[in-house]
Amino acid sequence: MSSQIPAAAEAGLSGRRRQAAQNDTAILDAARAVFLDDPKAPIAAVAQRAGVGISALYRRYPGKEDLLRTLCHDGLRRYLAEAEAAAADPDAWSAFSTFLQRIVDADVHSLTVHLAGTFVPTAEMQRDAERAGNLGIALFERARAAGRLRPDVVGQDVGLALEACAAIRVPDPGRTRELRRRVLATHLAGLAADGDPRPPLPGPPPQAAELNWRWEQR
Amino acid sequence: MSSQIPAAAEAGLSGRRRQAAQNDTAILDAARAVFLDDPKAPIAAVAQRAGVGISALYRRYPGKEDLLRTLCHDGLRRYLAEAEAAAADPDAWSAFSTFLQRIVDADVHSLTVHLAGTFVPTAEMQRDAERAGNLGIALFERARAAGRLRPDVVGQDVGLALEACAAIRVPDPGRTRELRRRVLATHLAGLAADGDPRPPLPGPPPQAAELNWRWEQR
DNA sequence: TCGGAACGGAACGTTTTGTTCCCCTTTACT
DNA sequence: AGTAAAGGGGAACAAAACGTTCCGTTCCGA
Repeated sequence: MSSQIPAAAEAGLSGRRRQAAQNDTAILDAARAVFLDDPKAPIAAVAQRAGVGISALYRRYPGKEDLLRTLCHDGLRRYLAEAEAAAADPDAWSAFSTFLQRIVDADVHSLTVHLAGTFVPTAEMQRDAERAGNLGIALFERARAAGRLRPDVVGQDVGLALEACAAIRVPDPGRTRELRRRVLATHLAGLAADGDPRPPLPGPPPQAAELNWRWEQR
Repeated sequence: MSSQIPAAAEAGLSGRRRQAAQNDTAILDAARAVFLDDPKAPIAAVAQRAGVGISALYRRYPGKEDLLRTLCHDGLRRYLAEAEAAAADPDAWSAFSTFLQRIVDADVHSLTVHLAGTFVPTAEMQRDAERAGNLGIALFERARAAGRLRPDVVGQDVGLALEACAAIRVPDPGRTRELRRRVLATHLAGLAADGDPRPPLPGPPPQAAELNWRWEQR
């Protein structure tokens, strides 16, 4: 749930350098949280959430758009890593379903969905995005070839499922993940072939108070 | 897809009065479209979309917040109307499933989800919201009592499903509805009891280009 | 001891946005 | 016909929000 892909640094450094390396990830984490909550959030909100000043941001990124781009590309790379890891799973269905769960857990789809349009993507990002799409489709096709999916679903139905799961959000991140897994499980049960075994829905079921939090005044 | 609940007027009036009555609904429809797309949209965007000036807005609503509140309350009333209509359906499952489809079609859940927090709700709204919740739960309980739902789902799972469907959105409203119905059908198939008949997924399946529209530059 | 990296946060100029105001058109009524 | 008022368009205004810059300070590393 933290740090970007090159999560190598932070060790072997002392004093100020170490602090700076920690700030690197603190800023990215804060940006992720803030921009997921509100894609139009001001950049000062990111600094405040990260517990740093604004200078710390502008030292690292030339401007807001660069931060957004980095954040989104970072998410794309996670997606690729998960997809490639899942491709190594010998079982078609577990490759497919655990891949989806990982993506949902990492909130990667939210990232691209909410942030797309707020920056102009680099050529590399477009290539990565295309590759990510292909890898996802491949996982889907494998599950279908194994007869684990009902015949009238298509690869893009998976995209819809991810988009739907990404919409689930409650104030507590941990609880958000639990609820998303439940929604994903429901959706997967709907996509699965007739007669397939249906595992019980995961996690504590949602409660009324959890869905009405938006109405609390601020 | 148009006009608020008291859609009575507009007839029997002549000249300016009639035009004003039409503007009433034009403004509400525009506000719905605009604020669903961006809850933070400026009020001028509503006027432009409605094809009227800003004065036409401020003649009807004292301020932005009042417009938001009216819009949301309007959606709540639609929800109530649909729920009460569904309660009259003698078949438990069709009452439940067509109710959900109507709610999804009307985009009512998006309304409350996106707009909650942008205004302070009236006491009447809170009462209506509670009643709406109870009616929804009643429809759910009836379907469950009829044995049409798997035993480990709870009433609030329906709320999650609505929230998930509301997240589906493409530029074309008609296509959005088709895709949402497909997602809802998938979800319902996942919530339904084991062995229940599963109708085919509705609508033209999603295509790759439809889900990548966010990446097009502007 | 000293140069500079890292940083906090005030300051600045621009853009956005909610609201008001002025004036024109149309309608209803005498 | 004449008039008062309702309805409305859109410029104008003031306040807020925001991205970015800049200055002063601290503290590591040599």
